[in-house]
Amino acid sequence: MPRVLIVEDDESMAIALRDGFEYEGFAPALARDGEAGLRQALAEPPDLIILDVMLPRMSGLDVCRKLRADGVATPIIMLTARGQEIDKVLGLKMGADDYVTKPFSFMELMARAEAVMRRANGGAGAAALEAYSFGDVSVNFKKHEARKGGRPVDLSQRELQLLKYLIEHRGQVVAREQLLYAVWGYEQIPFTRTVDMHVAKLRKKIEGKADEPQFIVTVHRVGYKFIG
Amino acid sequence: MPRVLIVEDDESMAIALRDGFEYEGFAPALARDGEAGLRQALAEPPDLIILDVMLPRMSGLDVCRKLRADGVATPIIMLTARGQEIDKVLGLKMGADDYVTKPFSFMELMARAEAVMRRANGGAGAAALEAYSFGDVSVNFKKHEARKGGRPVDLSQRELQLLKYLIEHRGQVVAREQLLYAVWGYEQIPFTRTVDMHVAKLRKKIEGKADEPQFIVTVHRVGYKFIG
DNA sequence: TCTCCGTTGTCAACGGACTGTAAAGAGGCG
DNA sequence: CGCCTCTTTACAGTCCGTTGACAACGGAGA
Repeated sequence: MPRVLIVEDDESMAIALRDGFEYEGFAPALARDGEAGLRQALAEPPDLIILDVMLPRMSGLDVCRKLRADGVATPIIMLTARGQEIDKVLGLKMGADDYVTKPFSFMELMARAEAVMRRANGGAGAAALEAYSFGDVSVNFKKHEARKGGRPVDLSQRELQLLKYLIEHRGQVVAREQLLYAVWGYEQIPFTRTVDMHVAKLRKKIEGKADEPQFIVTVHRVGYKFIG
Repeated sequence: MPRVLIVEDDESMAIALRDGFEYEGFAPALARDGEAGLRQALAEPPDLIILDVMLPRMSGLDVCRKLRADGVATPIIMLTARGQEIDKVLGLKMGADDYVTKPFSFMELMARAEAVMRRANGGAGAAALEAYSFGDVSVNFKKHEARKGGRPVDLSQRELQLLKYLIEHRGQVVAREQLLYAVWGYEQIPFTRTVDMHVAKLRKKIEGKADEPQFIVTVHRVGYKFIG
């Protein structure tokens, strides 16, 4: 279970984040000011740090810089209030991996959290999903290959990424919006049917009967869910 | 326990609100005029502020604006008398999250309070109920799945939301009006049988005998109550 | 106990919202 | 230019939420 350190002084925001991460299967720890956050992060580096910019005792920017100076490589996401947008550049310069502007949806934060953690593990830990099989389908993401019943199936880049994300979240309902964040990298979510389109294509290629999907099922008014 | 600051000069109204919030599990604090309210809110920002518009020493609108100017992000609900409806727009412009016109039912205020607090927490906060079991039924809200006696049961989005709200308030009687606020997001409550309809559907799907409900019981002339 | 009226349960039908999918448009790359 | 993939558009089909009607029920008062 990945551990996340949340450094945030606003009580209700801190609670909300803690609950949210807990809900998503993280082990959250809280710190209420910059110094405490720094101490905790150094004592036992977590897998992810959520860092408010405005903090008592020591600003998030300083915490971030000191952590990096001490060789802590844990991914860091900064929380900034609107109007502190200038901090973006500064924050990234200080060594943050991403930043989110308040107010934000928890889903957005989560998608970014997944992204920075994946990036961080990209070189070393190889936490990325390499291959997966379900039904008569097998996919090798590393080699960019897929087979159904032994026969090779051509999947485009997007189709593969989409399938991978769905598989990585198998059993869970994934919202279209979430997919647009995670697979497409959209920041502003426009209204679009792109996701549906690609799901349809995927189904045609990997489902036995595309009109009775067995693996990628629709959850009306919510999104899609991978079963397998 | 969430903290609420009630800024209200009318003695009996203030007492009523304090008692009501206390009953609902809040830790209430009172302020009798605008300046006191502002001071208290700045000294120790609560999780929710109830702010009368007409106040001695400093109007609710001014309090609201100053709070926002000082970076206080706590959700604010304004209380306005009928005929001050013009304040609605003004209040929202000043940074209030919602407003309620006197006279109002406490239930209405409570429902709006829950709504703005949930919004402020980015949807993550109090709504962290992931799964729940009762009788031979198990529901996983995260996976959007339900089972009765091991068999999958199809629940629509609304049905699931309704069930979730009832379970989160298990043991309490929940009025139809309250459900329309919380589950449907209605602001103006029209006369409608929609809630009853959905309760009936839910009962058919999760109760053993739909005509002898065991889990979702009717409280005549009041609403519904979940037992489990 | 019986009656009456307001409240709740339930059915069927309508309509709107959501989804599936084909086909055209847009852009990149050799 | 031609091929490929991704995106948008358009339309049809499906799902589900809502409504109105009526039956059944509950509680209060005679």
